[in-house]
Amino acid sequence: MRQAIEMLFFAYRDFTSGPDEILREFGFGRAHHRAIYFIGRHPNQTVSNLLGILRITKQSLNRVLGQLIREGFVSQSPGKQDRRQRLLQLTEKGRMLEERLTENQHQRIAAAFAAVDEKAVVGFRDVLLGVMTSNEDRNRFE
Amino acid sequence: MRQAIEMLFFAYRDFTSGPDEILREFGFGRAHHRAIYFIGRHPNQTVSNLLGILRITKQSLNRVLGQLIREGFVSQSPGKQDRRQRLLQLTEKGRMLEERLTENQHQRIAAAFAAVDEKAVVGFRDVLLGVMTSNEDRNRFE
DNA sequence: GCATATATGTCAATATGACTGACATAAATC
DNA sequence: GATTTATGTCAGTCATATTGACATATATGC
Repeated sequence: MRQAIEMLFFAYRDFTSGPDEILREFGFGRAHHRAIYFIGRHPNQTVSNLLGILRITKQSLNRVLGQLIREGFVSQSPGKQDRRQRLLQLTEKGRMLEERLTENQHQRIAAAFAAVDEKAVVGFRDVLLGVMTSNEDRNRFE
Repeated sequence: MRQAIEMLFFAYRDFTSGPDEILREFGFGRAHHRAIYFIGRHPNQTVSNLLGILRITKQSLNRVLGQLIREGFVSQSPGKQDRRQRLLQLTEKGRMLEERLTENQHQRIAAAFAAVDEKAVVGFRDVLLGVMTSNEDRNRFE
């Protein structure tokens, strides 16, 4: 059981190390990665929705999001039903960075999956689902 | 594949949230957890060895380690062959905190394992090993 | 139409965890 | 005796997060 605890620590550290290097080129950190990733994943979502996914405060997100917008990686557009909303999208520049970052993690996971059989991949997935606290998060994968 | 990337993010966040709450009682953070954990895991290891496991700088570790020593969670003793070394141990107080923290993560993993079959557990383990970058880290699990 | 609630943004202060670079001390090794 | 190694420390900086207070625009309920 202790092995599982340690494996999560080592694997997660390495899992984030590739993107961290790429982000440093732009003066960005892991928080920028998460914002870019989830804006790319759910285009035109609201700021509130993104806050709900990341579970950080508005103030924390805003520093990061402000930088991404000012530097042209993310754009905003007013909601059509509700014009208070500022829906978030990646710009072309943002999409390119998102692809580089995701590609890096994608390859790492793909290599790990390639070394094991189908059952192991399903097992990996099922255990991670069990580790999550909220059904809200688990339901993202159905 | 994107699902795997996101699952790691959500699962790791929840995996660390329990200990984070306990640590706040003591005014400690995640860095203290890691130090306590690995000192408990490998008692009487050197400072250099711990630095190698955590892959952080001496200065970063020292702030955390200094606090843990001053507040009586960790003790040091000179190495017997090499008296420059200051071997690290948990005190009784440190051991109690370590147990609380590990117990929390232990239960979370145990619950996740209980919900799946044996093959899934092995698959989880094998995929995480594949995600790690270095053989040095992988070899910790053999 | 006015009061209230909601979505978003902003200012300020603070904590934590990490970094680089420089320097200090004691003990081991050549 | 000179050099290397193990450890510790001082100083400055950066990124990420927090709490709390307040501002603005728009939507909604009566």
